[in-house]
Amino acid sequence: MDAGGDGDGTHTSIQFPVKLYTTADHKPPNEMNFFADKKHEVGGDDRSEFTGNYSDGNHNDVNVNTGLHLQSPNTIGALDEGTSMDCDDKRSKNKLEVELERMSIENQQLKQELHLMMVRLKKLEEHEEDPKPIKDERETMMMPMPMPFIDLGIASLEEDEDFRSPFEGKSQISNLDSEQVLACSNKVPRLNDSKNDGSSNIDQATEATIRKARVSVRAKSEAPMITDGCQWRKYGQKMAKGNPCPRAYYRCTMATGCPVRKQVQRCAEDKTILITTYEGNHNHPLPPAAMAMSSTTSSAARMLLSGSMPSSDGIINSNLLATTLFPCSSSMATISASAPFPTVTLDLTQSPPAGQPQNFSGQTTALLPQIIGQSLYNQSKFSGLQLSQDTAAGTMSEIGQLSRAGLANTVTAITTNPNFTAALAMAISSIIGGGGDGGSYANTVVNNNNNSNSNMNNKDDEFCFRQN
DNA sequence: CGATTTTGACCCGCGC
DNA sequence: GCGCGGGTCAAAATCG
Repeated sequence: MDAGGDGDGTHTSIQFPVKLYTTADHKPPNEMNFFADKKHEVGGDDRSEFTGNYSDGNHNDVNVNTGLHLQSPNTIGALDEGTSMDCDDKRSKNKLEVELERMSIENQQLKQELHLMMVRLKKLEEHEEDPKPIKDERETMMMPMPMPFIDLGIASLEEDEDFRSPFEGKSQISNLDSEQVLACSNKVPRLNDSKNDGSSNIDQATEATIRKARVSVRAKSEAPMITDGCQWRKYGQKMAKGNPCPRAYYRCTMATGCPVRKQVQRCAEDKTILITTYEGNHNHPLPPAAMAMSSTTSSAARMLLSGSMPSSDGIINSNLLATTLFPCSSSMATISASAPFPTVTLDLTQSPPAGQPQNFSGQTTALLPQIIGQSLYNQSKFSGLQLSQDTAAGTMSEIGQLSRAGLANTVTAITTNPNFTAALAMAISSIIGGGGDGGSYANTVVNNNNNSNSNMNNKDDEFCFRQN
């Protein structure tokens, strides 16, 4: 399993030699500042004639230092005229010209990239002018325990307006106002959003891919199927090539027409490892016990496609989940965009790193679905914030151009963002700590899990939630 | 008797 | 066009 994103030669991030922070900002360079005081007024809207020089009175903070001795074509010409035409130096002169031409092209590319970044900066500053959404986002981010099922339920209900869940009317959705629902919904902007008319095709494709994106969970278990809180009906079984163990196909039966499917198969190399692959979004509210796993699949898939677009080699960032979910581990999650559909693999079979408390690892194993679900939920909301800011002005093409760099930015932003760190810490402490509201949440999950899922009695299942 | 599982047949996409 | 493999369907069998 390849989880070493940086060491495998497939790292696709771009390091811009453009300095966006100066020492005058007094901010660490790795901290993404979404909410800075608005003190730098970006000039007119028309930046198409941007020349790369923002070092005027209004942009002292944007110290554009490419680290290169950039040469414009005019400069090249002046250099050319001032150069001696000595025939003995012709070869070296040609070499110099090629180098200058290369630097000139590089200069143009850097200008374009800088222009895009300035556009994004301007949008972020414009976003500050309407502080309410940001406030809501912050409040939502710090809500004790937002229920991640909202994404799954609402998203699918919007997609299928004819569907009326049997849970409707009793749903917890009704307890939230629409603003909270929108804030909690870690979705990419809707297709029919008037602000996104220019990017509907890309959005549509993304949505379709998200529906097809898969999350695979590897876990050691003697049980035939992991307990995830949903009700499943087996509809097929096939012998897969290269594996003596049959692959079983299940579909969700908690609501008629629920498109969620899962495949269960034992690993050919180690038959104690159970590989469960989830696909699709539920079109109905889920019991708390099922939310974690379902939000894991949905959020992971969404994050996979919103925060990190596939690279050309099919491997995106195998460390993204691992480093954000489990900073102490580097081999628990793999993201692959190889055909046919992008897949997030959560490997829960790894032993805890040396030095990690054993009791913590045991609890982590038992509570992983909750931790993963909550963490990915918060995380995807954060990356969703970035995405929504960009897509609000119909700049999906810009995202595409910046996707490679955006991946690195997203990773940095997620891992360094204090909100995410706090949310992750809160999610873990609320589940494991057992104190205060978080403890009651954990107990609720345990109780619901015990009461639901009558046909899955996997006592030795590692996914069974255990009371402390 | 309804719900669920089993299992062979069928469909479809993909590579050659 | 053909074969292969993955995924799904649906009738029969089984279960509670």
